[in-house]
Amino acid sequence: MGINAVFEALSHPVRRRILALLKNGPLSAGDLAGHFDLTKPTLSVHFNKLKEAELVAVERRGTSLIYHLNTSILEEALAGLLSLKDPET
Amino acid sequence: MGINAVFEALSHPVRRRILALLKNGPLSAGDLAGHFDLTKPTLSVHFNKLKEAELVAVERRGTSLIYHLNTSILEEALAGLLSLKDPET
DNA sequence: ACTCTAATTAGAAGAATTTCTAAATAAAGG
DNA sequence: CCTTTATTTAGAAATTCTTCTAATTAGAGT
Repeated sequence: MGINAVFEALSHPVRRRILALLKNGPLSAGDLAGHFDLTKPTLSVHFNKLKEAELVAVERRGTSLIYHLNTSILEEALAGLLSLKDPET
Repeated sequence: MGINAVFEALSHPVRRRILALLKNGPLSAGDLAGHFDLTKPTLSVHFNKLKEAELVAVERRGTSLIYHLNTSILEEALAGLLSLKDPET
């Protein structure tokens, strides 16, 4: 869905916090959920929005799902913000 | 309201387009509204969200309200995104 | 004061978001 | 194959968002 989905995904503090947690390395859905006072199904919905925006990628290891940060899409968002600032673009 | 309001404001394509229009210089509410297939009251709501996030500032000139881009808050959003990327922060 | 132009606020309808509980899926191990 | 662990999907309630039309406010000019 492109840049729209990216900014939409970035609009919720829980999702930004998930990305911040992932910047130090991949984490499982359960490990991520442990950082929030929210149920696992709720977190699952947030994971989905991040996945739709391709801000994260998932890999299954055994019964666990491991989430990875996709920095290239974060850079796309950065470029989008920069373009709002620079008169020359 | 801080960084939350900023990312929330950035989440809608119409509002990002408004910022893009303002990057070349201030524009009145009416001039901005002319770029969209939406009613003026609808645009007014979008202006308000941008104002709450302090992404824009308003100045009255006669009967017109002139909207200005506030680049320093855009830079705050940029810094917020960068911090999601860099493992050292 | 009246009128015109510019823009906002109020109120309401419809859609989307966020969150929960309960049920379902998927892989691993005995 | 049954159980356990990890996580998701389904369905529903509460809230927020987006948009409209109608009414209001604000300033300028006559």
